[in-house]
Amino acid sequence: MHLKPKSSAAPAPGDATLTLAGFLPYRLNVAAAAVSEGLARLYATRFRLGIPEWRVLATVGEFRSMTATAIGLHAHMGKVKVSRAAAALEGRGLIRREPNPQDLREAFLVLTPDGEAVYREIVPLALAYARSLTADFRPGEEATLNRLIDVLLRRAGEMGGGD
Amino acid sequence: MHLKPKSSAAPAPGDATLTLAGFLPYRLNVAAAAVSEGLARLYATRFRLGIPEWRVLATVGEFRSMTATAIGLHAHMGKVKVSRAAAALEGRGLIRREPNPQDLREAFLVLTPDGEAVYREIVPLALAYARSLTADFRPGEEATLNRLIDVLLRRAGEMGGGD
DNA sequence: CCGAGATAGTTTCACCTGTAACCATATCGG
DNA sequence: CCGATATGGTTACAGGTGAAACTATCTCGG
Repeated sequence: MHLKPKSSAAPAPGDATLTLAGFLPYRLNVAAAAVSEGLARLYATRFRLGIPEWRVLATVGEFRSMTATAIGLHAHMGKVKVSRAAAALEGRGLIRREPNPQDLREAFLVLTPDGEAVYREIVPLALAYARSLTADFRPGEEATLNRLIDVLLRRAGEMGGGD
Repeated sequence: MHLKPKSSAAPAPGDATLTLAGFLPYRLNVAAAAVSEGLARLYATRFRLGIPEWRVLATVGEFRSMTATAIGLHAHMGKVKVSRAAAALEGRGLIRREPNPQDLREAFLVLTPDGEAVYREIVPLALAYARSLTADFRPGEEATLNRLIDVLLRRAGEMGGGD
């Protein structure tokens, strides 16, 4: 790479420069982390739940009954994480396993009455949190954000697929 | 919690329901993870760099010379992570420490010639990746996304501050 | 000049996570 | 019916991570 040595401090006139603070992947991560952290505080302090447990609880609550693999697929978690989160929730009596007689390898996870109570208590908090996040948005902006996130997801997925 | 037992399957007519797939914090995390993963593949395979190393490299490359604490502040990393990433980069000869004679506790990190070479090679790849992520955006949408991310960051920060 | 904090950075420890190995059951071809 | 292969789920292991403890230096009040 035979470049004439730049004597001054100007940041590479020929090359494009990268400012981390304006770099989309970085910005996305920071925003997601900040939002997650705030949400996690909600159920961590009040319900002693971690993020994986919350995701499993939310998914089971949403679908009433689901196998671990399906939960992982839906909630973007590896089966190991689902397994551990489910074990923790079962240990605390929040979910129950219903073995599938048609296929003894799998079991459907369902909320226990205790689990349902916790679920009904958390959901409004979570929804309120999400609403307050976008409280300063103007009409239509939340829909726009969701659309753009979908575009990003699709693009990122396509690029990853070329493995 | 004296609720009349719901006999049917309809998902709680009184309560608001939560669909994970439409829940903003979840969606943000999934998108950020997908984008990060794609980007990480770039420098992981080609340069054997992890995300923390990349962030430190990018920050030092951008500011020419910076202390570990300042890097952590700028790149949203704890000082532990910065310390380890810097040690790794130093071990591979990509950065160098210049102790500050005015304050022997700190040292400025700067790129070595090798580090600069890697930096100049990565930056265009990273920029191309970011550009291709938003390739399907329509004019103005990227600016909108950035603005909305800033709003989310501010809101999440404010809510966290009430500790 | 000295001792009580504050600050930069590293190390320790306990925990979380993913990959890979593993066990049980199911399926499918012969 | 049986062995090979696939699939659901758990366990073992190795690496990354943050909170807290620690070291070294600096600053400030007396």
